Amino acid sequence: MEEEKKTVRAVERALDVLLCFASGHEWGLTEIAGKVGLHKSTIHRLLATLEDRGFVTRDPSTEKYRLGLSILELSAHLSRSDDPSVMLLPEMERLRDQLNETISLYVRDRTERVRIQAVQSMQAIRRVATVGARLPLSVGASSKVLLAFADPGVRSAVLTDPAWPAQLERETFAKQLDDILAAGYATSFEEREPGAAAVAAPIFNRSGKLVAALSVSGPSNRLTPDRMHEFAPAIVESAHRMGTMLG
Amino acid sequence: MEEEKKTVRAVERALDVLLCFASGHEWGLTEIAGKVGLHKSTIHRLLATLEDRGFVTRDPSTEKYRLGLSILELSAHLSRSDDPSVMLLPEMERLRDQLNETISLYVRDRTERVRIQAVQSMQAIRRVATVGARLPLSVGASSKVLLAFADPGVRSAVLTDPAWPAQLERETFAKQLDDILAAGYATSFEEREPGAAAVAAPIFNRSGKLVAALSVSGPSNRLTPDRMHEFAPAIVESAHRMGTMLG
DNA sequence: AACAGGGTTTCATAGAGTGAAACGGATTAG
DNA sequence: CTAATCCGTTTCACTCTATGAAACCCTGTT
Repeated sequence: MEEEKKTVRAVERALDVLLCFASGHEWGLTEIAGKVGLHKSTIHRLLATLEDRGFVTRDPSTEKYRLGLSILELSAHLSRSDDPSVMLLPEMERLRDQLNETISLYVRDRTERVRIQAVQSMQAIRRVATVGARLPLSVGASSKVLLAFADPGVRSAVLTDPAWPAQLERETFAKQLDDILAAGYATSFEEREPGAAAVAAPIFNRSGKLVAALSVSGPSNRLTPDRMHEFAPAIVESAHRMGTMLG
Repeated sequence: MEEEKKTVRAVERALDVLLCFASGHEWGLTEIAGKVGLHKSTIHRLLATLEDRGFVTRDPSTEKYRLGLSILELSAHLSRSDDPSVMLLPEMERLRDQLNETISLYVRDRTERVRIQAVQSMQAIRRVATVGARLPLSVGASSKVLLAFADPGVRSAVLTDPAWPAQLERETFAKQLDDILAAGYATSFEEREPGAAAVAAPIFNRSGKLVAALSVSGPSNRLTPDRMHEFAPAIVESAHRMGTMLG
């Protein structure tokens, strides 16, 4: 029962402070203290440290804290030439031009998914997708792909996670995942966001391991259920082609 | 003499570990220990903490450490709509199209400068500029702009900083800055990198405060000294227009 | 087998991080 | 004009936590 974590508490807290900036770009000291549940003086010290190393800055006018230039510096070193998010970009652009809808690339991170790459549709009404967004694994076409095609161990671990939404009937959800496994792709219609729909297909690397989900998303009046099933083969094929590019 | 820093040592060290990834995207534990000068066990604990919060990951194949998805997530929240690096992008693109060379935007950060935005020339031979790069304030056209037009306090503080290169004659450098102050822009010819040249102009916000340097850079055979002085008025004007967009 | 080079674990100890409380400086209320 | 808030900052005594030396465990090499 005793969690044996060999981590450094002060560092954990500092990183939690940083992660506050994943929701909203500007916070005051007291606000942050409230969010992470620590005393003002502790946060003050942590923020001073983060500021010293350039991870946060204070806005001169508002006196509030923001992310600093070190984050920018590090983010420049995130993608390397052999990184999927860069390697797959040309194929994503090709698919975008073919279907004229926004294309996203997701990976699973524990019990969530993260959009690691995106190219936007050129239409006036389009899905706008920001890279880096972190979304739940319980809703959306890509979520279902990332779970359906994952190792059985991963699937059950996620479904039994304490953070998993209780109102979601586990039985029927698992059934749905099996259907997706058989179909080879997943769709979602106004599931996570009203007015939006998406089709997603799995990307396996050459050793057959699930590495990402490729999704096409747009307004639900363009991406009708019928239309999505029409698109599906092109997406599955595109995802397959991407897979062959990966080790 | 006793530096009264109220920072948290463990956090400082963890951030230094993270900053290792500003040079090279993959490191082993022992390598990092060498870089930051701490014992393996300490680094091990810090890396475990960073990994737990998603700031680093281990590459499954090489077993080495990389930056994690939390950095991606945070970087998505760096630029807000009223952020200079976003607001000025259209004008930077316009200037790029006019001059057909790479355009960069720099801000000063203590005794260095950081490239916070860039748009690349479309020519086959071009200056490639990565956003987030951190460069010395002692060389390059934008460096000289950032120093020449800064508050006198800032200028002298930087020039007397212990980290300032000793071989650089302070007197003549200060003289050069004054010339730039009079001219309204700066040039550099094969100063920092052989084969490269640049022109830079200051951007002041509406309250007259220096906020950034705008630079045009390219191969030195295209950007000859004569050519740069030809370009200068367009760059100064563009920088001025940008300034009026800022609070 | 012996060795080397990475990563992991253990443990006693010092000293570093912690939070309560008090302080200061704006801004707003009365 | 004073009182009352609301932030951020600073101080300080106590304890718990981070530390690094050393030992250990791999895997690959000589």
